[in-house]
Amino acid sequence: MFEVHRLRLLRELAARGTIAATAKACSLTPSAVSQQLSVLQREAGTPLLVRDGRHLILTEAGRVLVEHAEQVLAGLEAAKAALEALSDSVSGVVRIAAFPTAASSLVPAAIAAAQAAHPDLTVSLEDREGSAGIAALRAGQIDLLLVYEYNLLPEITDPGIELTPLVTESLLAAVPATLRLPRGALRLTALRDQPWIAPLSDSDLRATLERACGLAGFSPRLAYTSDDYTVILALVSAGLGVSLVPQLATERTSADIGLRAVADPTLYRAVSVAVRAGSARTPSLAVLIAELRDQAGRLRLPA
Amino acid sequence: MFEVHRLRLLRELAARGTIAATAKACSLTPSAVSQQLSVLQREAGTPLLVRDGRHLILTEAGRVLVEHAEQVLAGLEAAKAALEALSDSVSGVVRIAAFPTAASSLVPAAIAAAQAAHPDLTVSLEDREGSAGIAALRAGQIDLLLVYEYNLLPEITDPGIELTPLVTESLLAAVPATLRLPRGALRLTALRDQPWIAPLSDSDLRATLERACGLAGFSPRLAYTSDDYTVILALVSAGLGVSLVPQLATERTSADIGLRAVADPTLYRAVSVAVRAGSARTPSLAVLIAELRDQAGRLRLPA
DNA sequence: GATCTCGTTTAGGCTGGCTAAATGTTCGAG
DNA sequence: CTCGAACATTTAGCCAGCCTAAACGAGATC
Repeated sequence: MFEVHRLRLLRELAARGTIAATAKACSLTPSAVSQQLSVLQREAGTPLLVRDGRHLILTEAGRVLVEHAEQVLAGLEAAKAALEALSDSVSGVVRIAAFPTAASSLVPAAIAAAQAAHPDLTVSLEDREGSAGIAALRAGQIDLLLVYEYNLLPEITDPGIELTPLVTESLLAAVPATLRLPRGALRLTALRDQPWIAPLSDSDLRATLERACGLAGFSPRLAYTSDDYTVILALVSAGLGVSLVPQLATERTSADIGLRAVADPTLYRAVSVAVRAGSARTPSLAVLIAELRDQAGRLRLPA
Repeated sequence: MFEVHRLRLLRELAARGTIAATAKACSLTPSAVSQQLSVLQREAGTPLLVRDGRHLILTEAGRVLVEHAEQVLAGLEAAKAALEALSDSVSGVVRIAAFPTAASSLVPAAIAAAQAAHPDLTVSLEDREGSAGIAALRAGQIDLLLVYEYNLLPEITDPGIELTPLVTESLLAAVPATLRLPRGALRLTALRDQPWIAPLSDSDLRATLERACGLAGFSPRLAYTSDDYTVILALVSAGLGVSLVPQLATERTSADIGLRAVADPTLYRAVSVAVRAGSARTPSLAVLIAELRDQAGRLRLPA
């Protein structure tokens, strides 16, 4: 019968594509991973991996086994959750990671409320964004992760991860208050000749901005880049350009910035909470998820 | 995360009740089982077992974990089955066990048909009956088991086992042809004053006989006992008493035996094929199950 | 073609799981 | 009531399996 730690390695390999990355994620040497996967293939009686240049790709059998491995691993998570649910005490340590905007808005209030209701609960929080967060979640370095998905980008579909939607927020065009804009629904083309202030090149928001401008039929002229919304908004406020920012980042903006929802193309991002598949019923996680939903419901997002 | 071999030990313990029996079933020493279960409890963070005299019983947490363990182990079986289904070759060894009546009627024809269609398939067959068969199936000593369930007795409900019904056969009253019986539906009370020929005391059929007579309001006068239907029917044929036998055992009976279905109480047994949960889709098992269903359908059971 | 980055192989050390034997309890039989 | 059988547990010690490290081979990149 398959050993669960070997199945885990196979799953990580499927997600990461190289043995080196898998080894790092699991705190092992590539050698150990390679050996364990060899054993797994011998047990399976079929090759699960084939070399493709210096990478490995899964065979059909490998993909089938990964699929079942997800199931089995989720079952083990669920077992753990069920045991903790029995003892019914919300306690222990929950390690949360979130993207900065959430970490400074939703999350602190939720943690505070959860700890007030359950004094034995300990929570840690760190910044993590995008796929690095997903990887850390699956590797067990964190237990709960706040993620966003932009509507123009591919969604997260990882069978080892369960997503619970929290809130959907529009992306707002941030423009200097002095800038005259047409009334009514704002089309992105109205900003085509403005200088743009953009996030750094590898961020999802940057990709969304470029896709959106592409859909609107122009290529934005980039004047400044920063990943810090405070900086971006300060640049807008100084009249140096326009930008696109999520609603959550605009809670306190000065009066010399105009914020307008973009109607064409439709731009929004969905904020969700992610946990390992099967672990959502762990009492401490369930409490935190409920508090996050509660906080998200309280948000008054000015549309 | 829980190790699968520990979960397997817990499940076996849940089914068997003692560490000694679990150890024997898994070819280990009691010491090894005890140690592994200690580790499992430490990992679970909760006691899973409590001593009850010289036995162990599961706590609530233990039962919950066993339930999830069944799920996980079935998932692993399913993974194996899916991989074998991919290679699509019906081959390898399938170890079958059956109760004697099935082993001499249904099973040989099914094995012959399966091997004719799939020359690489090897099948072994042995006699096993009742709970010993279930235990052997779960322990992996056999892969497929034919079982019967009498309608008056508790059913088999083992979450680690999947049952596929094959056929339902009536229990027939076997009486000397010289015995005059009322026409129409036969009520068991019509036989209350006859001497009875019964199976041995620990068999399911014996228990069914006694429950049925109890429902009919009398206690059977036992004249002879045997577990071999040939012997039982010879005794009936000699006019020494009456008995209750399943239809499958009556395929060739001499003319001096009268066979009548019992209408009150209704008596029948269901014959099913049992495999480990998750393994039913293994190609070789799937073929054999299909052949068994086919053979069962061919049976002309004279009612 | 030099070099960097993979994956694999081999050798060797260490942890974890096993057996064996001793210990402590409980239950039943004489 | 005592003795013995059946059970679980503990301890000590052995061995296999898994890991690391180092050397090697094969692609990709400049």
